[in-house]
Amino acid sequence: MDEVDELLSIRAAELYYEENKTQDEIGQALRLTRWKVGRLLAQAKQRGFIRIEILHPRARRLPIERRLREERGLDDAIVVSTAGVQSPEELQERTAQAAADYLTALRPVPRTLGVSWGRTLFEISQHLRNGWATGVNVVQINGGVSLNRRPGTAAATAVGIAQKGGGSATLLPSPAILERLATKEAIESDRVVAGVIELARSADAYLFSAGAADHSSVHVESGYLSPADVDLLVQKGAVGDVVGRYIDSDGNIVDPALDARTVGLTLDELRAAPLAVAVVAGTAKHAVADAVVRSGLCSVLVTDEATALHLLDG
Amino acid sequence: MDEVDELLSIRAAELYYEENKTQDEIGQALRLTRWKVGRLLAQAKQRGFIRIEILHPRARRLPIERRLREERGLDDAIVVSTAGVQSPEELQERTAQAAADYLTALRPVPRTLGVSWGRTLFEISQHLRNGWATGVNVVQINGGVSLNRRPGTAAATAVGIAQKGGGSATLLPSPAILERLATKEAIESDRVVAGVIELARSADAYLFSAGAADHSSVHVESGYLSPADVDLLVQKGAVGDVVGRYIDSDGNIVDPALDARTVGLTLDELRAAPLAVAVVAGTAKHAVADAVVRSGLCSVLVTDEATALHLLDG
DNA sequence: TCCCCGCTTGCTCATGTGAGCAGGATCGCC
DNA sequence: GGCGATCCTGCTCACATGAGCAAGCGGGGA
Repeated sequence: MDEVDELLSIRAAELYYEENKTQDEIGQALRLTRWKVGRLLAQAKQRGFIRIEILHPRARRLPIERRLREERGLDDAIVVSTAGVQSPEELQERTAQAAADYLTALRPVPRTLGVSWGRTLFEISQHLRNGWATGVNVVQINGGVSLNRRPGTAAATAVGIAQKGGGSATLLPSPAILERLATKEAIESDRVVAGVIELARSADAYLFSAGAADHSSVHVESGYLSPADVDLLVQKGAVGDVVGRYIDSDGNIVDPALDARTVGLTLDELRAAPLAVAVVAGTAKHAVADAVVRSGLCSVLVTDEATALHLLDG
Repeated sequence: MDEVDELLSIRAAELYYEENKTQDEIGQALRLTRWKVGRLLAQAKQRGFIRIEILHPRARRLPIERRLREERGLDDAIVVSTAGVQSPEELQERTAQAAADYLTALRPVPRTLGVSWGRTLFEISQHLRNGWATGVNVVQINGGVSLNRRPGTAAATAVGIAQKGGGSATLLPSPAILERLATKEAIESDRVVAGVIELARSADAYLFSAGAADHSSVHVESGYLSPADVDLLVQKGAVGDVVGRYIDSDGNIVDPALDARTVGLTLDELRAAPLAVAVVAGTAKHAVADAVVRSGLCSVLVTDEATALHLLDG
């Protein structure tokens, strides 16, 4: 395509997309046949001169979703558009909304749903509508009794999801991380706790998020880890956590000792699940998102466009 | 349109614009008739959910051009797209290119073209192609012998435009602004100078830019005005200059004494011209652009999208 | 110089799409 | 509850568009 044709294709595109002229009219204006105009428009599209964006909080990016499925081997992917997003909060909200939509449309409706907790999960629970499912049992899959601020967020999340889905919630009455291994083993051997974990293992589906390995983590906020602990984990290669377990960019446990003191499902149990839905969005979580997908921690990913492109193109 | 339809229209738009499905296929996927799909798509467009952009340095915004013509009474308007612009320089270049394109396509080809000088005009001269006209005579319409740096930019501009147009240039051998009124009057009564100005008055068309009233002005750079002079002009209400004459937001001369010492065509002579093409782009020039258009200094405006929207919507 | 190959052009035809219309559902109002 | 007005739906039809094809054009090699 020489320069003259390139310019003509731009003029044609202006008349076609901005002025709503027919290809025939454009042909008359530019002294071309209508077929030539059609070809110029096709070339303008093909060479990427025409960008069509869907501006809506609920808009998704289907081509990126397909690429994620095909190139990353995911069973499904939901990618929300970042077009018009003003703040990280808005992105987070769009993603939570999309996750809620995905759950609502999920067939067959899961009878037992294992969930983690955190800011993302809480927001998803808020975006779910009453009656999104009929009689879903929600089980907490990792410990979450908060040590200081925000008491009950973990519980509120699971209960909220369950109530709106016309079912009940089973909470895991245990801290996320214990200070001593012995305490953790004692708690896990408790009949109630063991029963909940057993129920969690039998869930039809899991819904969880991932946290970035930085000081804004819920583990720091909840008092399970100090900022210094996180720094140390980062030094060891941690990119973030999934259900409270810190992983490196290959999805391996960074600190086995710490991991042994963490209560809840193991990552391998998640990997073996037939349906594991990860919801991860935001620039800060690009690295964890990559680790989660690469190491097969989820079979379905709900994320934003920028994160998805990071996974696909580096 | 209720929320369900809104969501459906987004889903339909995704399938239509991103996946290239036919409305019929979308109907099958979403369990709608193809007519319903067509209506949903029409509504999505109408409600502004669909944005189509033409990404190309030469792309123009025809609807904005029309609005400028209709709402601002311009004979013609050329508005370059700002989509994908990275720097002010790039915007300036796109606009200069568009001005060069406009001149090239201008019919009838002007026999005598009056031009001002400055960064914008110089860039336009560089973007013109050899043979853009056949035998055009270029006349300088305002004084421009540079006092210090950049000697000859004014001359190079006029000569460049003339040479590429297969004609010759007539330069105005005078400074832009003189220190004393008497000197200015003496210069203007010089036979050569008077002859050039007379020729300038008889030009078929004028091409000029406008400068912002700030320290980056060519008048400061060329040594005709000190930064303090400019500050004073701004205090008096100046928003910028046209052919060396500083105007306020209504297009009135800000400092008649200074204006009397300025050599070249007057603003009223420009206003009376049948074809006066102003080329004004960039955020810094929004205010002057507004003054130029409001006070009828140009009949044709070449500008960028952002400036144009400023003119239209405030 | 001539010929061959490949690209472009203008076309036919099938399909996709928007305008306009009539019937029917829905809503508000009495 | 009855009635009218309004909106919505599914349709016909005319128009716009893209796929595919044959002829023409131009450039490069023998």
